[in-house]
Amino acid sequence: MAQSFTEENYLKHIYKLSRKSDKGVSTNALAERLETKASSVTDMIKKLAAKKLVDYKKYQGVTLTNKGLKIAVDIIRKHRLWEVFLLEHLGFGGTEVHEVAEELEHINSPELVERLDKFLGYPKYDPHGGPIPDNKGVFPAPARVRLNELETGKKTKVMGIAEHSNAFLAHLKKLGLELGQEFLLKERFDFDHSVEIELNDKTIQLSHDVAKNIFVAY
Amino acid sequence: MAQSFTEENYLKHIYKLSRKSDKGVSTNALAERLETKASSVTDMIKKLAAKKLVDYKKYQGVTLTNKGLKIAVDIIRKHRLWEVFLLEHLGFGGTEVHEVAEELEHINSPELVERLDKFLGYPKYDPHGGPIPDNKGVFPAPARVRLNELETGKKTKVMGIAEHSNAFLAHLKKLGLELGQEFLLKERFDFDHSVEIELNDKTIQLSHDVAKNIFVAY
DNA sequence: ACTGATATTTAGATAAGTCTAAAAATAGAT
DNA sequence: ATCTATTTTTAGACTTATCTAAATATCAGT
Ligand SMILES: [Mn+2]
Ligand SMILES: [Mn+2]
Ligand SMILES: [Mn+2]
Ligand SMILES: [Mn+2]
Repeated sequence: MAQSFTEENYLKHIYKLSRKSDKGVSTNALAERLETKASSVTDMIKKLAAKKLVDYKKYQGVTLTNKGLKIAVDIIRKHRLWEVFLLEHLGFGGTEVHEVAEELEHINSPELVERLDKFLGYPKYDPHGGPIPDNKGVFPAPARVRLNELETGKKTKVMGIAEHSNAFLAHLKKLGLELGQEFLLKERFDFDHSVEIELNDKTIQLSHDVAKNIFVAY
Repeated sequence: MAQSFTEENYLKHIYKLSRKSDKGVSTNALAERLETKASSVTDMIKKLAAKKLVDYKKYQGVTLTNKGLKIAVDIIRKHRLWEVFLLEHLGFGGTEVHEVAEELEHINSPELVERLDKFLGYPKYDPHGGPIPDNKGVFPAPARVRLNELETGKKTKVMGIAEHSNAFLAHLKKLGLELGQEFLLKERFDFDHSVEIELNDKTIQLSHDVAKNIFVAY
């Protein structure tokens, strides 16, 4: 039972939006992401729910079932593998790639994906650092990135630090930012590159100096 | 004004069928080729005619306009370039390739095609000998193939001979098969590999021995 | 708890592509 | 020239995906 391009794009974006919070993905958030209308989203969600690819209760947002998750992750795998090919083998520049990958990700041939993966040398990350799940849907150990480089809106986790002074360690401990601590990067302020994060229901600010010395999951 | 996958497939098959004879392509021939119904074909032809991609008069079959021809040839270009990639770089076997190329040929990105062509070293023929048109739609000088290897139903032309005895030359002359002579390969008989061809409104038989010594346009 | 704003769903319409069944045109044979 | 078989077109219906406008539910501030 193969999916249409449209269904696949919905599943992928439900997946991506669901990573930003624990609740179900809202109709409007999906509509904005997919550049379509909320009513169209409702229609499609119903269809996906009928196919058991998402769980859906009216007005309560939508979440992926295991079946839907598997498909979403596979689309991401294909998208990122194609981006590696386009950038590293065809010499594309950074920006043009995404749009083409957006089409190629829907080519339906498991054998093609396996052979492409092998041809590329089984890459674990795409050229932008995005992790590439393997053919069982398992993502590689998360890549590290400095907190000052992470996109806002991402839920992440402290993976390590770049500064090991006692003063810095004490500061982090006081903030509750110990190794493994999960938090949400809410905002970055342009004027001084400070960031606002949310952890354990508290919202706190971190200076650029602090943020750039914290490695977080990408 | 981009075409849908469906429209592109129609244009490609109109092109291929039109090579077999001079008349317009019949509705039934297209329906059979595209594994669809004649009524669906009529609907689509009307749509393509409205877009000026084909010329169409009721009951008179369909032919490509210059605009439609350009698109059809570009699809063939993409199909064959992808087949070169799949066979030579990803290590696909011979049969699985066509189906995947059938999807890839519709990926819409002129830059992708140019870069792929360069990556492949600007091949002139796909691994089955099919000529690959360049980015202006010009096919390379026709490849030669022995007549015993040509697909039936193809219109072709005598390009050369592999046997230069006086006896053979005289035989060909008597049959009317001189260099440059165009003809249609109508049928091949399995039991003795003899072939039936049509030239100048006459139908004649050629033995396997004769056929294998004639090079024809592929 | 009420009320206005916002988010979501429903109702009904449209366009693309397909199908079946019936009507119309063409081609072939007497 | 007429009849018949074949081809092609039309009419009407269905599915998928989309939209606008209207109805309904939820959320937030008082
Ligand atoms: Mn991308
Ligand atoms: Mn896509
Ligand atoms: Mn092919
Ligand atoms: Mn195709």
